[in-house]
Amino acid sequence: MPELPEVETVARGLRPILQGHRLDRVITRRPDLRFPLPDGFAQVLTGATIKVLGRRAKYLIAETDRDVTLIMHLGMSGRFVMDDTAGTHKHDHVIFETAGSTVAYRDPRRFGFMDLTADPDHHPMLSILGPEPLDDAFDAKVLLAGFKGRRTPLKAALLDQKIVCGLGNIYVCEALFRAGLSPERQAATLGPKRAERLVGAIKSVLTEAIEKGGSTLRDYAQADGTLGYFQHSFSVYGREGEACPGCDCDPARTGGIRRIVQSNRSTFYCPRRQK
DNA sequence: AACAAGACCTGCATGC
DNA sequence: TGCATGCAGGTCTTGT
Repeated sequence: MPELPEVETVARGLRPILQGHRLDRVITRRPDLRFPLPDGFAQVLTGATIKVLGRRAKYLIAETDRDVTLIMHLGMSGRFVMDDTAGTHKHDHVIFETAGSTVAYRDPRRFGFMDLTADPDHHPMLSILGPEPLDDAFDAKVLLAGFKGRRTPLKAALLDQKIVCGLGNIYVCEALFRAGLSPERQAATLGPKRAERLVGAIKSVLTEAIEKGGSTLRDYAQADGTLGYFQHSFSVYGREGEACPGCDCDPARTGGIRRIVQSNRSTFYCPRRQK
């Protein structure tokens, strides 16, 4: 599902229609997504105005004018639709209506969830998150501190939202490729120079992806239905057997981009360029 | 504490 | 055509 660039794109798409607008009606079509919706979910939100629609890691955070903040996670297949199909689809589980718009949360796999909290800073799922990768505070020093004592592969360490948040399977593969680092290298073996390169790669790949409206794969699209374009810029993700864009070796001879499984998930990388 | 594997759920592409 | 298999952008939970 959506990783940081996609969630940021969704937040930007939803902001014009939700931020500053009152929720006239909130409809829940089932009592649970990944977790049960909190008690009184629709009643608490009905009539509330969304003051700020923000993002933290892969979470959308909607502060209201009441003593409650709505936290939303898109899981793997969650998206918001606001075209004229909103509310008609089998997997439209939650529907928000304002004076001007109908927005449906559509999520076939239901790995996403929503929660209400009076105190987002101490919400159990937000309080454990590591630094935002695009913040200036996230630098090589911070990354090295997170990697300290970790024998786990770089791939798994970067997926750990407590070390740095917002990265998922795609952007970890892409960042490691840009940094020229093997996904199998133990995290704690990184020195300052390589850490610096990795931080730069993470920031650049996320920034470029946001600029292109995120990546559109399978069922993800921006809130207004338009498509992201960053998937065309993938160097390694989903490109098993293709030529590595960073070296000019012949894929027929070298096998090209390799796919391996780490932490039960696919990793794509170039074994010649990433050490 | 750190780590790997399993769990959750649906839809789609592939191969027989 | 039907059926089985494997795969998918996440992350919490379990067990070592």
